[in-house]
Amino acid sequence: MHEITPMRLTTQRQVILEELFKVTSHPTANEVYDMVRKRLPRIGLGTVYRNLELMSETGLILKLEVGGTQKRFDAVVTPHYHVRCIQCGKVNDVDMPVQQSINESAAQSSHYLILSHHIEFTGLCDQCANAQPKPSMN
Amino acid sequence: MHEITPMRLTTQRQVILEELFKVTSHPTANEVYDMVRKRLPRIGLGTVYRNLELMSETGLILKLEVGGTQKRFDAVVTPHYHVRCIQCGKVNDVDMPVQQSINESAAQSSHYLILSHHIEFTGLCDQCANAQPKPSMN
DNA sequence: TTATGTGCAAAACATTTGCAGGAGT
DNA sequence: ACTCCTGCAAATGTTTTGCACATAA
Repeated sequence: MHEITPMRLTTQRQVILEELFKVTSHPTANEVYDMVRKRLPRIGLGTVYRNLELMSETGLILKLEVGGTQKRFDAVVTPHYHVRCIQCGKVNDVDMPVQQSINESAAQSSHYLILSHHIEFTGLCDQCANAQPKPSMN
Repeated sequence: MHEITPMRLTTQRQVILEELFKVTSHPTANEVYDMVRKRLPRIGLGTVYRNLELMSETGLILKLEVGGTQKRFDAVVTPHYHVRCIQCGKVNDVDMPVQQSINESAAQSSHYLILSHHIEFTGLCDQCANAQPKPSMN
């Protein structure tokens, strides 16, 4: 009845994916839109949203539901954790080993069927931490 | 010049706080609005947003930036982790010990000044896990 | 009394969606 | 050809904000 039709390889999809792979900055949909628009000026924001969503459903990319108001996207799909700067909102990877074992602790401490976990650290990035040390000002 | 004026104790604030303490469901701003409106029918949604924001800045309550489209609020401010059902979106606490030590791992694996972390588990809640094995229903 | 807080409505964002025309296979 | 996909714009959903009036301290 219904065959699984593979997703078509359109120019828009290629460019979105290429641009996402160029950066490590976990851009928002709108930032991806800006990047892609330099090469495809007529692309619509809706197309960017649709394709980022689609690619993250497929597992081709990762949709990050981290703090802040916008979702972010990551071309690196192997499990890893993130840090977010509470000052400027920037998000970076944390290259520490993924603790698979904590899924079991959570399974014992909840009534859920645990599938995965994500850790979001919060702190200050280089730049913001160095800009901070001015405690006394009015 | 500027003294720190304490936040005024208004009826709206009392009721918002009381209602939030009544539940363990991590309601969204709109859900809090519905709860509060039963007691204060003329309260505005803006007031609820303003006060939830204010109280979370003060540390009186917790603003959860978990997955999904809306922010959620929690009257329990002691650090703890959360699980979110990928099916129905419900959020619950996970009563496992908080791993303070992983902050150090993260500090070594990033250029950030790490302040804290939050773990969000994802899985299926009781009801959704039991509802799964039934592909045909209406 | 007076700075803060509230209700209301509009604005500001972020994201999704309907549709007519366009492009991949 | 025949879908699926895109651009555009409008709709939706969430949160913020401006302002005149109300109220806690």
